[in-house]
Amino acid sequence: MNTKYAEYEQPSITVDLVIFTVNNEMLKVLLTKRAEAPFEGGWSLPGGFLFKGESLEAAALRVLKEKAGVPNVYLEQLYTFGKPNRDPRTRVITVAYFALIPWENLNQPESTKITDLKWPDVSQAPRLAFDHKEILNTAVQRLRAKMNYSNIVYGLLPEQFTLSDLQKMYEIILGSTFDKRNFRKRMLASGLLQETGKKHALGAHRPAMLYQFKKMEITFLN
Amino acid sequence: MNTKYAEYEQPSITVDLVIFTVNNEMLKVLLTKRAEAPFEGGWSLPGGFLFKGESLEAAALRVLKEKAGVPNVYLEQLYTFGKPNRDPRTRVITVAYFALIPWENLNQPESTKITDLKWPDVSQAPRLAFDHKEILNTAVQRLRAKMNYSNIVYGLLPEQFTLSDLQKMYEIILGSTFDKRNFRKRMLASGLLQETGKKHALGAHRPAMLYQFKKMEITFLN
DNA sequence: CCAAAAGTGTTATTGATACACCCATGC
DNA sequence: GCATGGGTGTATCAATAACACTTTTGG
Repeated sequence: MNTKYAEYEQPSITVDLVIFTVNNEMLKVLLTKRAEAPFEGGWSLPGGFLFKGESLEAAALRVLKEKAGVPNVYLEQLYTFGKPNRDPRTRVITVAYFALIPWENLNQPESTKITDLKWPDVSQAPRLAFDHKEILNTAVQRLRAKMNYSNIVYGLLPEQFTLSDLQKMYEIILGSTFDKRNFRKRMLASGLLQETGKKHALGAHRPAMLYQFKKMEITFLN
Repeated sequence: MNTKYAEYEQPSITVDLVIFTVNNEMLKVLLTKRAEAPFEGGWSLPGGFLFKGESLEAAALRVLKEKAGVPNVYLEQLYTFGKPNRDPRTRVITVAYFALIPWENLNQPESTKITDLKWPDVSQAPRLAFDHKEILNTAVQRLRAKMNYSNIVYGLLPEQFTLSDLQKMYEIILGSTFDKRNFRKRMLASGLLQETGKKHALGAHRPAMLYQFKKMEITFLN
């Protein structure tokens, strides 16, 4: 078995990123306006072709830096999409990743040619090029699932946050509300949080205790 | 952005399959002996190059039929492995799938050139070619995780089975034992099983009721 | 009657849910 | 002093875990 036969596919490979953030009480996803055909002028997930000798993860981090200006984020391989005609030009297989970035950490992207970026609410994303809507849906599903059995929310919060911030994240992403007392009990019982001793005062009300996640990898709860 | 630049990778694509079955109280995985370089004579996961115009899933099903002689099984995309030097010949990206087959359903593979197949216990698999050990480990992890929150065990059992068969599957795969009464209570309470009314008599003991899964997709419990 | 696997209920513990008021601060 | 969000406890219910004996069959 080798590649000398013409019958074997040698497709181009892209990585496409579903980059989430939360701002203004909504889950947002980064989209780029396409400068070239196909789907010129349409919106798509940020992505790029895999370079020679580049690992998939390195390509994902490269795109992340180009488009979101952030190298250090939660990044996870999502799924590989490879239907033969998903790109009208030629065979292109894409390895999709999803990333989480706290809104506060977003920077201007370094790339100059990408001027058209936007962060729509996930629920109001426009039509997307290729099969990117399917990729987006897959990512949203995965994010929601992981909220329930991991501390992945870590990737969306700043270093320090209040329990109200944390609860709001869950409510925004899962689209449901929680009882404040039960929520706090559960979070504190998980053992993943630690008090910082600092208090956060903003606005005309009682200042809230700031917490941070203990330094550890993503953990699966239950 | 297109493929006219030499800097973009156009790798060969393979699909590799982690095909599990349970027999003789052990979780087994299908391996093939490599007939060609690299790693000639060594063991690897069954796999094959992606054909022109073929979808990834179609390629996975093709390999499944060639190597395990079975087209109808539980099949799920696992992960895509693409480190630049994972294949010593050239850049090869592999999309790994994992499959579950009830031991009873296994047939002789159609392929004639593949004479060297074996089904070692997962815990006693030999050294594997490429990064296949990593792929295998990833698959085992995923299988174990899914046992806990889905009815994926469906893929390893024959149409009809006893509650003891079911419990044994869980115990073999998860490597732990369960209390019989609690296990049966949980399974029956899940609502996914139905009695067939038939009884299974084999050996000198009381015959057991046969159950089957209700016709439905893979379901996530809890 | 013996060996082997099937089948069955109750209690204790743990985790999840429902629910309402006082506190600290800025203006 | 009032508006705003922060912070707290208890009672009920549901799910899980621990635990041992009787039943049916073949030989």
